[in-house]
Amino acid sequence: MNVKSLCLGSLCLKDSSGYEIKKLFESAFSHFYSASYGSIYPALNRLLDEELVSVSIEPGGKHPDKKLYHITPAGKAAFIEELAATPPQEQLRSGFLMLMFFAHLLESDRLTEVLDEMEEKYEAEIAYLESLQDCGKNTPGMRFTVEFGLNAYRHSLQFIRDQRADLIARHTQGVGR
Amino acid sequence: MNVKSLCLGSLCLKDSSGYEIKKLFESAFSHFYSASYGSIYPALNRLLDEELVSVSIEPGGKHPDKKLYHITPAGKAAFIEELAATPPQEQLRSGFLMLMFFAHLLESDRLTEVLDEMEEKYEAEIAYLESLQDCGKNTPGMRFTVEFGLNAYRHSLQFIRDQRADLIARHTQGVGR
DNA sequence: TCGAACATGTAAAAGGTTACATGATTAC
DNA sequence: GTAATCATGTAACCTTTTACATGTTCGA
Repeated sequence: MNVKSLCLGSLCLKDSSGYEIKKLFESAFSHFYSASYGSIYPALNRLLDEELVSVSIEPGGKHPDKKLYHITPAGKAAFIEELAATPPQEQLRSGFLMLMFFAHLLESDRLTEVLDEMEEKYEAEIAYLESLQDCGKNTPGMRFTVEFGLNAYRHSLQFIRDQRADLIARHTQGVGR
Repeated sequence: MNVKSLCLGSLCLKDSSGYEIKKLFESAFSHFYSASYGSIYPALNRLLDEELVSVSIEPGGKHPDKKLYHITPAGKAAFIEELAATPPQEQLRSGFLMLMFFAHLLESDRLTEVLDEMEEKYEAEIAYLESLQDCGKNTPGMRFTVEFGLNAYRHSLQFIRDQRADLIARHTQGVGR
């Protein structure tokens, strides 16, 4: 799983420009992958070289022209083959959990701030995923990913709310010791 | 947050060799970061250049000699400064959610297999984190990270178990349509 | 005897981010 | 008038992975 394969996947759903694919990474894909223009545009060019996608120029009228990418039969086959070979893994890189692991080296104010910020981030993610829920045109699988994310974020938020007072109390004791 | 800063963090806890730090990445850090020898050994050498750690050779007796790294006062200060500047973010890369998002392109057998594998992975993670819980010498922050992980994995596992029958039924309908 | 654990490292390649470069239009 | 949106791209850099290279000891 990488930017290239997710671009191919997005083109299995509909013809798009690089700019539109970026918006997909910021919306539907956002809770399980992220990517910048600096990786999306080169990925599309590599897909073009491999003839897994084709391209047409759409005159933009008042806006810049857009390059609309279309998946080829070979591209669709390649994506389906890749899905079959993709292991169901998850990789998490959490600055939040690193901060918590080394909380004994943090000042109490900073610990409180970190917990506040994390609660805010989860609240924002939840609000965002709730807004995605109502797009009726999704497949069952797409709805599953949104609800899976909502479930995880809600329970993590609840965990922080349940544990924070206790954690901060113990932290203060540890610092004073 | 990167391998270098987590190596520095691990040396704030105790003097260790690169080999021992790798084991920490496979245990206490495993649910929020991963790293290979190919990134740990070069990271330790960079830390040595910057004089954030020092090193001594411990004769290994029957085993190879080990390089035992120690944090310097400058190293500890640098790590604390870095913690203060680390934003509480999380980055997830999920092959599982990608597979679910594109489940309509999967055969039913493969979908079932993916869900089975993911349940097994979560079960294994839960069993592993439960084994870490009983190490009594942890700080409150360290216990927090283990319990946070357990909470997340348990709720995600439960979500899959609750949703799988419905998802597979809808998937079969979609394929037959 | 065979694999796991102990122990350290390098080099090439892969994958991605960030900052830069450009420029019109639209909504507030 | 000013920020956001539309639109595409490159280049330098950073981080990490993978594969390779080497060799002993201990337990099953």
